[in-house]
Amino acid sequence: MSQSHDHDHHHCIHTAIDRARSLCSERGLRLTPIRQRVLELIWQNHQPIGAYDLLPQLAEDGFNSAPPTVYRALDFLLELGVVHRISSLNAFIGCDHPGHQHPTGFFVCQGCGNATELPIDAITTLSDSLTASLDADIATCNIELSGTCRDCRN
Amino acid sequence: MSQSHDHDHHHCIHTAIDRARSLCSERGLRLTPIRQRVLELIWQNHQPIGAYDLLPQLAEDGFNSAPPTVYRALDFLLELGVVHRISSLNAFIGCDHPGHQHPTGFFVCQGCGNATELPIDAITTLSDSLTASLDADIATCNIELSGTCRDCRN
DNA sequence: CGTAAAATTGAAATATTATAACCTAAGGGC
DNA sequence: GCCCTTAGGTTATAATATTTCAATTTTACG
Repeated sequence: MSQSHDHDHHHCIHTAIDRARSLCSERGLRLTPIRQRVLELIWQNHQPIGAYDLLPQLAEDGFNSAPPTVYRALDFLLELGVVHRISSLNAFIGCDHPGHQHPTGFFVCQGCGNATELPIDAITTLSDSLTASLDADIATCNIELSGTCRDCRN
Repeated sequence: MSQSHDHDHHHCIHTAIDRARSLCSERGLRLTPIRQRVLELIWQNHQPIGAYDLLPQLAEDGFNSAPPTVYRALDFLLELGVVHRISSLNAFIGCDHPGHQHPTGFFVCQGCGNATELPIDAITTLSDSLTASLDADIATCNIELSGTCRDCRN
């Protein structure tokens, strides 16, 4: 759980839960205990986490712990727009600016494993420029970068 | 095997094999029968293909057919730079301009399944601009778009 | 050639990630 | 309360990928 950023991480978690809660109430959806716990676990740090790494942690908390349980919660959170899937890692990470489906971009450090979501404005611009050159209707855009972050380089 | 492009596909295959062959000889590597056959199968059309879809086709040709066989060939071809992996699909596709590791971008049509590799220049530009904004050493860049291509829209 | 080292392949087992199917229980509107 | 919809429990299985070790082929080189 190396935490390369120096910040108040409880704030991250709290904010994420709050946002999820208000999105749910806006949309008449339910942030059930399992769903909330999965979201908290995803936000325990800034590293993408795999579905099967969530299972034992849910079990510890006394929740049911079978693959469909966690995948259902993940699907819900993805749909709600508060979590993204990083497909090159088969792993999930919290969204910094949730609330709607949007083009995504991540940088994943091969050293510390932290994933940083790239500024949505920049990614949207890129997505739009790619779209313009394609003569196709673009439904999703996902960008995944890997390398070494500044902290790990030094 | 819907072939939405109207083109001489044998030319695609032939070119791909030729390039792989010359890359191998440049680098003192061997394009063995299995490797060549896997590359041909990947190039049988412009749709990404899964490792487990290659297996029975290899078996038909009398090749050994077990997961490690095909994954080893795929790893070799990826390393050689003549094939890319589309991680959102767990599938593989031939590279249009092979020979070195480079930032990649694909558009995958949800209708016909065809994948189009985006112009490497454009992708490199995007990758560079992202890199500049990140203060990190970027090792890989992969962009995956999905949507509906022009042919499928009509 | 002949042989040793390296690369490649064969084969069996298993790990990892994800979904299907079907049933039970809980929440919410009337 | 009753009904309907949503959510969760449970079992099984599908889909993707890797580990391990042995056997074979190729290559380098004396």
